[in-house]
This record gives sequence, structure tokens and C-alpha cells, in this order.
Amino acid sequence: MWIQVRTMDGKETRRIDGLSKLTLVQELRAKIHEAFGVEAERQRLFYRGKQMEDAHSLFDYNVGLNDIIQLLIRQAGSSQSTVRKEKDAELSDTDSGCGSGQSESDKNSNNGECAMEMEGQAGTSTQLDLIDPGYGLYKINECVDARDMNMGAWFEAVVGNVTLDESTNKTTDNEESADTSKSTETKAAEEDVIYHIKYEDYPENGIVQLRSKDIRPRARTILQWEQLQVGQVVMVNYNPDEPKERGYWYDAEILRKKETRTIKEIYTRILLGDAGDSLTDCKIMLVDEIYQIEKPGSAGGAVSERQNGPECKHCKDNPNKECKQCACHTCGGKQDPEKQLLCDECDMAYHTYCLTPPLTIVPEDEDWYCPLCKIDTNEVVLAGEKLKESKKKAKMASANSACQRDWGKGMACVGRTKECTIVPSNHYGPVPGVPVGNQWKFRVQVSESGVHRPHVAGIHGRSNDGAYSLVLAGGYEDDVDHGGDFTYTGSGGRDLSGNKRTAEQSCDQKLTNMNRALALNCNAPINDKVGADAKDWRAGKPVRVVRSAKGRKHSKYAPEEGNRYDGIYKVAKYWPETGKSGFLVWRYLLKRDDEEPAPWTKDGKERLKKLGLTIQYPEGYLEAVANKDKENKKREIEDPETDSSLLLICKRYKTDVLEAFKLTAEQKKIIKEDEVNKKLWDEALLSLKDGPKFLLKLEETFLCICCQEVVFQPITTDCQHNVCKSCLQRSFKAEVYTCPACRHDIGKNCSMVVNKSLQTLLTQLFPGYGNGR
DNA sequence: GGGCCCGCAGGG
DNA sequence: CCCTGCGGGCCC
Repeated sequence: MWIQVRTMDGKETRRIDGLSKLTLVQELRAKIHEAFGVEAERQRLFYRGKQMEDAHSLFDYNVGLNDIIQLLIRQAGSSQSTVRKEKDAELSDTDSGCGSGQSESDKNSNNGECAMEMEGQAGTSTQLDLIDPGYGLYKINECVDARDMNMGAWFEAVVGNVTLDESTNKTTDNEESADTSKSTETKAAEEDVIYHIKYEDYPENGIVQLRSKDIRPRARTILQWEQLQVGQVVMVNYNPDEPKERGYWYDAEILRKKETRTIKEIYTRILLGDAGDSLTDCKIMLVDEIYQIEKPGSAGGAVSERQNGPECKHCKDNPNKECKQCACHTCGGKQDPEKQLLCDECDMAYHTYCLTPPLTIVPEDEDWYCPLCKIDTNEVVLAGEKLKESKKKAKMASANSACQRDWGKGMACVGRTKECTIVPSNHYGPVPGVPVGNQWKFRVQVSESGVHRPHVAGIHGRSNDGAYSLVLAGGYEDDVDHGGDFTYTGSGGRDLSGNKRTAEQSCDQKLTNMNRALALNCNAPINDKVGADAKDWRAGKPVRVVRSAKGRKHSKYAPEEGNRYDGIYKVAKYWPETGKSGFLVWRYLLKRDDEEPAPWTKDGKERLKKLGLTIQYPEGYLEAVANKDKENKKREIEDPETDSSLLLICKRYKTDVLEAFKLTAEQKKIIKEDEVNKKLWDEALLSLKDGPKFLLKLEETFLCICCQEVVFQPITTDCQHNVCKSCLQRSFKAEVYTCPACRHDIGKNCSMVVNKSLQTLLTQLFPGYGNGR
């Protein structure tokens, strides 16, 4: 297996191979050391926002093939402190961030110093008058958000004092010096102003000195879902250690939005500070608590809406309303406040008499945990402790077996890296854009393409509908392959205990599950006793057929390598039979019914050449294999050619004439009718010459910016963008009346007429793609 | 070369 | 949730 490691600035990405899912993080560090020249101790590794710790494996973190791990290089001895005096702070184990419970112990502390100067001055956080010190953007007593220099997160803070940096007598530094020197007396340059702030929730940090760039007006504007745009930088709540939990407030760039009927997801790049460090692809859990970043100095007189609002969002502080959030979590009652216990974990209140069993006295212990949290304490994960095991993983074989064998290296146990969405999974017939003869090295790639979705199973179907595809891989002894027709054996009748995927036939097969599905394709009433003959075999439901190189032993039609899509077949008949094993098996006769020539015919071979089709390998596979070979040879002689010679295999040879993609006369007519999209069509049609790849271009051209799938019931805007009707309606519902693609004003009264021509075409070319939307 | 046995996906 | 499975690499 291999993965990608990328530096936080995104400037360098390198493939790390020779990995197993069982590879430990500490072993990965050694490989990263080799590839990047960064010692293990200086590496901070993040995967999906989680910091990776030595004793865990890639499997523990669910790292998949070709996934990206972020590398943050620890600067030896540099602190990003804005307080100059304090250079090279000692590595400290104390909790240096504003937040408690930080798991890393490697953060430089720059807080805690100078805690004396404004003691007592701003002791309480009740509203104090703003005092203008005469310079700087923020006034004394102003509520601001302040960055924690170690974590890069923002915390609510109050300005305690404002001073000027006396050490900046650098009047001759730059061309602006004339300006600044003139005005130092009266109006200091903003970068010379030092704000002495106090974090509201972390008084133990004392007073911290920050510069203007690390301070800003208190966030007060929550952005609605529809206002969030890709590329926008906002403030979000994120927890790098437990991404599903509430965390701290970070700046983040929105990378993508995902929205379906039931879910709303936002993925962002978390910005950690000046150095440009970031965590990419972090999913934000709290999508309805995303704040706008206020412009510097824009605070005005308003202290902050967060402070002014009711303390309890749920009952709006109504004393007559029961509330399980701010009052007793069991009964909601606000009476007997002296008998309410506060949980030290979740801060919820409980009446002593509402507990089961009820408490007669208030316990004297310092800490008290509510029943919900108390159960959880055993599962709380502390830094360095074992990763929380998901229930699913706990049940997996690998979790319970003492087997020492490494199963995690190859392509057998990797997951998909993409998914086909241009047709639904119950789609019959060819997958648009995948020509007969298309060839993939591994089954997982066939799955990704949508041609045959199951990872291992031979038949894909549904027992009350039919079968969509099957794979001929020589795994069943009763199969006979004549190319244009073949007999196929059903599944089942095997003992798969011991976590096996295949076995010998050991009992009779039944016409259920996938066997029944395949039988339903036959143009005849279903019969699970004697089977059936199709009345008109071509009228049956189409099955996509894939042949695998594994079938070579018995079939000369099997490809030399990997898996090949051979086109559409129909089930001519099926019947039960005693197989070679002596047990009953269900057998199926399939006949080819496809206009595209079969890959083994002369026509077929010519076509493959024209299309320039060669076997596809997973991204990075050939390079990984080349590297492995190199290592196996233990560097007999350093041969720089090894890589490139192998790489030649995957280079496509140029073809002189490629068979263009053919549109029907009717389709051409409809395209002409779709005048509003003329520009887009003109460009897309240029790709007709690329044959089946034309459909990929189309997919790209008519992708909805909101849902990131091919537009369904498209609305074409005046600004010539296409958006799904439902996506646009959602936007309107949130009272956002601009184009999701370019923010052009669409107008509240836009009639939202579906572009029928475009819809007709897309449904013809991507049958059923909008099902279930 | 052949037995062993894993996660992942999909259906039910 | 549980059951199923014409992969695929390890290890002998």
C-alpha cells in the first residue's frame, strides 16, 4: 500500500510506499525521514485533523490507499512569540494554550509572563467603559477575539491595556519611515501597538501581549448555510484531536460543501497561524455555528451580541419555562437551585432528588459527575492512550485474532478511492463513458468505475429486481466459456466459516439472493424448481460482463491481465443441475447482445487501438511496484532507468484516428435548442473527438456547484450557470437570491424554469443519474 | 504453488 | 444490524 504525505504549506507532496495498513506511525516516520529528510522527532503528522501518535497503525486511523497525510515540520527552538524578550522559551509540559486538555506537550509557552501589570484593573468582565488610549484600533476594555500563538485558535478576550513598543526606534527601515517617524508621537503605526489582553475563560494565563494581527473584533455574525461559499475564510469550531467533538475556534478556508436531503457537510482547511500551516479537509461538525471574521477595528460601540443575548438559547431565560439545558437536566424544573448538582464534565444541572437513585444530601466530594458522564469516563481518551475503538472495528476479525500475519499491504483489503455517481448502483446496461474492452488491474477499480460494484462477489444484483453485472473469473468449476456465450454458476452452497470468501461446494445452492437476481434477468416467469427458458432472450434485462485474467486456465477469452469489460449479455436460460462437486448448483446460459464488438474479435481489437485503450492501474501503483523491485534487488547496481522503463508501460501510445463519440440526430437537435448553454456546449462538443471521454467532459461541464454532481432538473441562470432546481430552491429558502456559482443577483422573483432540453440530454447520456434526488 | 484469511461493499 | 462473497497478498 502507499499513501501521500504533504507538507502543511502544500508545497511538497511525496508518495510513501511499501506500507501496510498495519504499519505503525513510528515506522511511517522513518519512511518520511527518508523521503523528506525530516527527523522523526520534528514531524507532526495529521490525518483528517487527527494528530497521529507513534503506537497506532494506519488502520487504526482509517488511512486508505492514496490518502493524504499532512506533515507539519516542527521548528527546532523557534517560538512564534510576538513578545520579543521571550526568545526560545523552554519546551514546556504545562498547559500553554488557552484551552485545557491539550494533548500535545510540545508547545512553547509564551503566556504566563507579565501577569502583574493590570491586576485588579479589569477583574470582572462586567461591562466597563471603553477607554481610548489615543492609538491603536482597539480600546481598553474592548471585547475582542485573540489568537493563541501556540494553537492558532481564537479565544474571547478583553483588552486590558494598550501600549507602544518602545524598542521600535527603527526609523530608517523603509521608505515609509518619513511618514511614520513624523507621526509616532501622535499616531503610532498599528504594528507598533501592543495590546495587553486577558483571555476571558482562562484567567490563569494572566495578561498576554499581542500585536494587532492577532487581535480582532469579537465575532458576532453567524453565517447561514447559503452564505457559505467555497474559498471563503471564516471562523469555525474544530477539534483537531477529536474531530467529532466540540473544539476551539479556528480560521478556516471552505474547501467544499456537501448537501443532501439529510446531511449538510462542510470541509475546510484549518489555518493554524502566520506560518501558513494548515490542516486540510477537516469536516466541520457545527455547521450552524460558523462565524464571519470581522474587519479590523470594526467593533463600533457594540460589545458583542454573544454577551448581550440570553444566557440560555433554549428557554431564552424565561423563568416560567422548563428547560433541561439550563435547569435540571432530568425534569427541566428551575426550582430548588440549592439542590441542583452541577456535573463537572458536561456542566448540566441535576436535582439531587431527580437522580436514580436520589441523593439525600449534597455530596462533599470536589468533583461530581452526572450519570451520563460517569459512564463515559472509562471511555475518555487521553493523549497517548489507546485510540477510541469504534464498535465496528472491535467486531472485526483482526481485532480479535492473534494472527501475526500482515494482511494490510496489498489491494485485497483497500477501500474505494472514488465512487461512480453518473448512474445509480441499480443501473442496467453500459456505464456511460466506459467502452467495451476497458481494462483494470484490480477488482476495486472495476468497482470504482461502476461497471461491477461488489469488491469480491461475482454477481451484483437485487433479489427482487435483477442482476446488473457479473464477473467471470474461473472460480466455479462448472463454468464453460465460448466468448459469445457462456454458462455461469450461481453463488452459495459453500462453507465460508473461518472468515473465508471462497471455498469448495459443500451443499446445494438455492435460487435466492444473487442467484434469484440473475434469474430475473431472463425473459420468462421466475421458477425456482426447474428454471426457465427465455421466450425472447434478447428481451431480457441486460447484464454487464467482466472477464478476469484468473479465468485464463479454462477460457481463452479471458484477458491476459486484470479485468476487462466485455459488454452486454442476456440470460437465455437457467436451470438447476448437479455440478461436478455432486451438489446442486444453479446454472445460467448467457448470450452476448452488444453492438460494440467483442474485444477478442478483429473489429474489437481495431477499436481498442483506435480508442487507445490500455489497462488501467491504480494511481501510483506502477511507481510503487518499481520501487519495490528496486529494493528487492538490494541496490545491486544503482539503475536510474528502472523507474522510467516500467513507466513506459503506462504511457498511452498516440493513435492517428480515434473513433469520435456519436450523438444521434435528435440529440444534436436538442443541443441546438439549448441556446442558453451554447457557449458550454460549443466547448464540450470539441471533446467529441475523444470518444468515450466526451462523457467525462460533459460530467465536468454540467457539474452543479452546490451538490458536486451532474445537475438534475437544471436551472440555467442569466449568468449562464447551471444549478439543480432543488439546490437553488434551498438557497432561496435561506433568502439568498444570488447565483451559487458567481453570486450574480438572480432576483427573488426568478421563475425557476427547468431547462428541459438540457435535462433530456443528460438523462439520455447518464440514464437514471438523478434517481433518489 | 497452494492454503489461509483479512477489510470492504453490497444486499437483506 | 447481520450476512455474503469468482480478491489478493502473505507465508509456508
